[in-house]
Amino acid sequence: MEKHVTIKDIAKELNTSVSTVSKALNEKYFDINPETRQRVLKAAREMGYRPNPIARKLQQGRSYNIGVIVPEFLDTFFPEVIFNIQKRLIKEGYQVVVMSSDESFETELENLKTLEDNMVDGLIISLTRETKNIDYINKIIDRGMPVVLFNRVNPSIRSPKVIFDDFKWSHFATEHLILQGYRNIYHFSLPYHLAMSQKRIQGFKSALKKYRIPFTEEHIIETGISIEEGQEAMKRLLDRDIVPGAVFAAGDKVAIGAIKELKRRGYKIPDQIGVMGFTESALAEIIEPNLTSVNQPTDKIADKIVELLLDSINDNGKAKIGEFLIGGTLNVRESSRVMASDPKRT
Amino acid sequence: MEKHVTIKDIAKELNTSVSTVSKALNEKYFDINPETRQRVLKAAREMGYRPNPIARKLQQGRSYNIGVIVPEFLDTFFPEVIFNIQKRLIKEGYQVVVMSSDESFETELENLKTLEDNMVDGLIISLTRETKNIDYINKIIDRGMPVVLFNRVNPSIRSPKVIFDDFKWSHFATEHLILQGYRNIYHFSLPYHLAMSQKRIQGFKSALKKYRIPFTEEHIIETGISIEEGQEAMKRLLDRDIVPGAVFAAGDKVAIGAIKELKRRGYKIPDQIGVMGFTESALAEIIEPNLTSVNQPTDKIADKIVELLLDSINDNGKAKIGEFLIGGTLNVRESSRVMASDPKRT
DNA sequence: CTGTTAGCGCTTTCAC
DNA sequence: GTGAAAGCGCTAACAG
Repeated sequence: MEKHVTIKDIAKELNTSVSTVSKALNEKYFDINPETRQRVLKAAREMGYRPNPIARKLQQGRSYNIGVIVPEFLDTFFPEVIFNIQKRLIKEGYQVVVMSSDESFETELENLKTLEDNMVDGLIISLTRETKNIDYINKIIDRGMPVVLFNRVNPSIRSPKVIFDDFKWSHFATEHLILQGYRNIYHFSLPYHLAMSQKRIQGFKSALKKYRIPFTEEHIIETGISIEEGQEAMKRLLDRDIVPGAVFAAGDKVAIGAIKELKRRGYKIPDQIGVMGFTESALAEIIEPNLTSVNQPTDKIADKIVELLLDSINDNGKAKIGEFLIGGTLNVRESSRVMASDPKRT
Repeated sequence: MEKHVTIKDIAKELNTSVSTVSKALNEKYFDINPETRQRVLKAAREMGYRPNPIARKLQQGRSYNIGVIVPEFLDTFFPEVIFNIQKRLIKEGYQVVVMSSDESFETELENLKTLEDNMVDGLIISLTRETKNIDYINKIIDRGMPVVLFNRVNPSIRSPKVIFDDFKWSHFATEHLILQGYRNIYHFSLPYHLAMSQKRIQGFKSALKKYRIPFTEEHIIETGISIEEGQEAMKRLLDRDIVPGAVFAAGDKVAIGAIKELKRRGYKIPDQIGVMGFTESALAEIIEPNLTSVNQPTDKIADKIVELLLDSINDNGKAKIGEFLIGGTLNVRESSRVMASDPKRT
């Protein structure tokens, strides 16, 4: 098992000092004889030298690693965002380290500590479903760690936050259903305590209001995030002999659950009932009828996250606290298509 | 910005030495006055001390971090496996660091180096589609790093490998179609150069042989891994006026593409044509008709990976080089169900 | 331009 | 039972 080559070894080999070797190896020093530098570089190459980032981290408190903490990555949304974040950060010379909290606040806290202790240069976080206590994150931020939140955020955290413009696109989504002629629209919400659920509910209401469509709180139903939960909610509604004119689900999976139940009972989509999803996934084009949904552009989200994080790293704490809204696309498909009008909105 | 508390700070506070503090903090030392230990522990707690893993790593060359490198995580398979790996390793006191290679050999190599340099205690790897040169991985292994490969493996790598029993389950899958009465079965293969593709092809052939069903190489068609590629392949076949009795696709997405095209042209599944997938995904229960597929148990795969890795870490290099086969489940659904017989196989 | 030295935070001999 | 000192690999003053 060959020992790892260190600058000391190179120094010995070349009968010079470690500091000379170190300087020769580091681009930024110019007070060094070009010849010496070449000799060192050559020796380093030949001896198979590779710098030890651990030692460097210990010395500089800087790692060129960025930590990413997400609540889960079984769904496609987070992997896609991470993928795009990684793509961009690698270009900037950073390495991305991903940890999943598995929707557990406790795990999230551990991940946070691990990454902080490992001296990542910045942190990109999407909170778990459970996260209510945000003291620790704020503490990290106060200690000077650049942090950017996205998607699942908490307004009280003192960092920039990148979120989808849920209000606006929920409004658009609802408006689309209205313009297609649907009435008596039900909104299947994600769990209420998520900030995004509330925004989507408001967008839903706002569109109804705009078109002066009467509305009762009964039209909003709290569901979960899975296909099963969507199907369950639809079932409960139909069992009460309530047949919606349309269902606007705050998540594609919930929408798919609803479609399954509607189909099972023989309802015709989109003719009798319209269905709309949100946060488009690959599933939208597989379910029949294909699901109309709002697409969240993971590339744009990643772009903004990376931009804000690099700003924060370079400006050294002058992070712009606040929300940065990202817009999406309404992809109209069969599940809501009554008339050929109402063009794709971007 | 409060400075990070170190053992030095504690020592100063308590008018003692760093070595005493270090020993008090480390369970394994017994030559220390219990009282002193308590005082140290108390001070550490009060001062908010947290050990610096970087320093520890530098000192011990051990990190309690495990690196995981996967080719992608946009599909559900890898995220699920990672999720399960993480779940198990956390219990053992390890932290899991995930990196994606994005199907690029170059990125894979970088990831490999980053993780090695960061002194992870072990590496779990699934190769990219491109990876042909495995010298570097073997070098790492020879340097003593515990490595376990899974799913996308290369037989020449000197490490344990956890793979799905592609041959056997491909055989079963094909057999199921045969027993359902289908003949003239076409196999839509994944890219040929993947080891698993070859295994699945062999399994396919083996089942045909068992039932003495005539076979020509024409019945095996190389496709890709996407829905589009599956649809494209189906289209090309039908355009040549070849109508299969059944299609056994080596991936669910390919199978779904095939179904789409068949439906578009009005063929009835499963009555006219049977369809079978592989590596079941959530999509199987969304496409209509629901897709019969072979499920790969990501939990069992993760179990085996973790078991082998821990073995390798503890036994210190006495790793069992070789392939460990994991079995699956054949989930029969509508796309291949002609008769009610042929029970679920496990 | 080069070398000596101290130090990042921690563990681990080895004296006392 | 405790502490002084060396060292993990590297960088950064500072002298020369």
